[in-house]
Amino acid sequence: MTEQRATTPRDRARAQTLLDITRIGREHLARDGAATLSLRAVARDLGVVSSAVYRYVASRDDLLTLLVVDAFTELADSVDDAAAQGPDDSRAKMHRMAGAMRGWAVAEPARWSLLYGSPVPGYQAPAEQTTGPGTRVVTALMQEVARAHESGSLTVPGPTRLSRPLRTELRAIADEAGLSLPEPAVAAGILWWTSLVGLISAEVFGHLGAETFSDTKAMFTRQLVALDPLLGL
Amino acid sequence: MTEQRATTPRDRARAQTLLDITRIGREHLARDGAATLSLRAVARDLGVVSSAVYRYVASRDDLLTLLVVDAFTELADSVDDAAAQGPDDSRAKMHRMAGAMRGWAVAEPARWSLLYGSPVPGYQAPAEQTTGPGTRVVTALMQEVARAHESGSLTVPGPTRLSRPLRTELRAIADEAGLSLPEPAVAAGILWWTSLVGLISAEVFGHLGAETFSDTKAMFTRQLVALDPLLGL
DNA sequence: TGTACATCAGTGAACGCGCGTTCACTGATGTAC
DNA sequence: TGTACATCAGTGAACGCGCGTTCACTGATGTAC
Repeated sequence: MTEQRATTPRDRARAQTLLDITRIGREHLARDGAATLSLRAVARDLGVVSSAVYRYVASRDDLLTLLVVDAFTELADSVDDAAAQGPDDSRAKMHRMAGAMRGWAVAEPARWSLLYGSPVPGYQAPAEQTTGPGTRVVTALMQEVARAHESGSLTVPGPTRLSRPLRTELRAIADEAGLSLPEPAVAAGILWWTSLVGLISAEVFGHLGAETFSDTKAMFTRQLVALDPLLGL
Repeated sequence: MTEQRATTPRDRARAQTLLDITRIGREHLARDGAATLSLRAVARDLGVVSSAVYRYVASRDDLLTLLVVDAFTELADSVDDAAAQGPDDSRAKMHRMAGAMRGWAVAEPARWSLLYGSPVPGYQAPAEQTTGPGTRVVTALMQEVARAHESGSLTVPGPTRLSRPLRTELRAIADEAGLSLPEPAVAAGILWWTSLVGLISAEVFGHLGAETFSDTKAMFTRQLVALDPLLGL
């Protein structure tokens, strides 16, 4: 009973330091990118000798994992917020969620890169820790697709013939996420999601040239509308 | 006159060494990614002392630029090849070109990352050298869009109302590439291109989980077909 | 054709740097009696 | 409430590593006369 409440000053200091490490890691990520993230540099900013960080984090890779989870969580939270605020119409909701994704990515380009950019050399995210937070956004969006499908406001267009194995795999994805969606709709949802990530990455990574569009947000909104047909929205 | 033909053994050796450096750089890129690419490691594989590489390349960044140009060129060549082989139908041609992009990306994931992944920390590609090769593929695809538009086999769907500044910027892009395309079609082409890059990156970077789809090529082909409506193909 | 000089690829040593990680330690904080 | 002991955050030195880049050099190749 009292074990739960036994939060000593030491405990609190420890929790605070872990938060500080995460914050400083975030800052370094934003400044220099994941590939060059360094435990020693974090320790320096924390005002502590480099070996001290090992009291909180097992290794550099462990710190990276911490930051991956942190970023996935913050992104998913902001998408959930956007979903909750505003009219309940599926299409509008999905657009808000997509807009929140883009907003977060533009505000946090280096962290977006960590999640959806090229893999960090020599680092493999441990699935047990990152899969949960990492699938929150896509799951939330697919759930919205399922809601739209149930309410009849979504008609998946195009070819619906699917090879057996592909159908099986799509079914597995839907079942794992608890979605009552026909396979072609799952495929359409994935295509929509993938395109969306592509749009955002193109802007964040500057694929179209840095100075091509002045109002990138308006461009994004327009593109989002243009993607609606993929879902038959 | 004879100046052109004055190719001495030394000249030839130099050209060969430069090719070797590029090849070794490519291999390192494939193995470890761009962020950790090292001049010293390249020198080691070349069987030469590290300072010797400076006879061929001004700096590490210069080597990266060399590899960026090399990768863009190889990718664009393979897309051009795909365009040239097969029926002249616009839709089929564009699908072949997209397929060639994916094929190259899957075969060369690290080089794809270098071109379309997150930026390399501390490295800024010099526009004078990379813009040309870097825009070859998107230009070739947009030219095909223009051809399809001229022949009437393409009808851009969706909203065609564009803000003034956006319209101006789209016009500028088309003019720069010498395309006779209305602005909404340019926007649709860019959306299609961006989605395509997103599809390929999702596969190469493993965004959907490594073991989700067994036949990723079939999945890609299906998705490509599903993207046709974006262009009204 | 032969010789003197210029060019230039590659050497080897050195510079100063930052990195991840280990380890024995000290001193403050927390706990059991 | 006071004391003895256990826990644990942080220190400081050290390990071995690889990196980019500079510089004076040597010796082979190329060129001009």
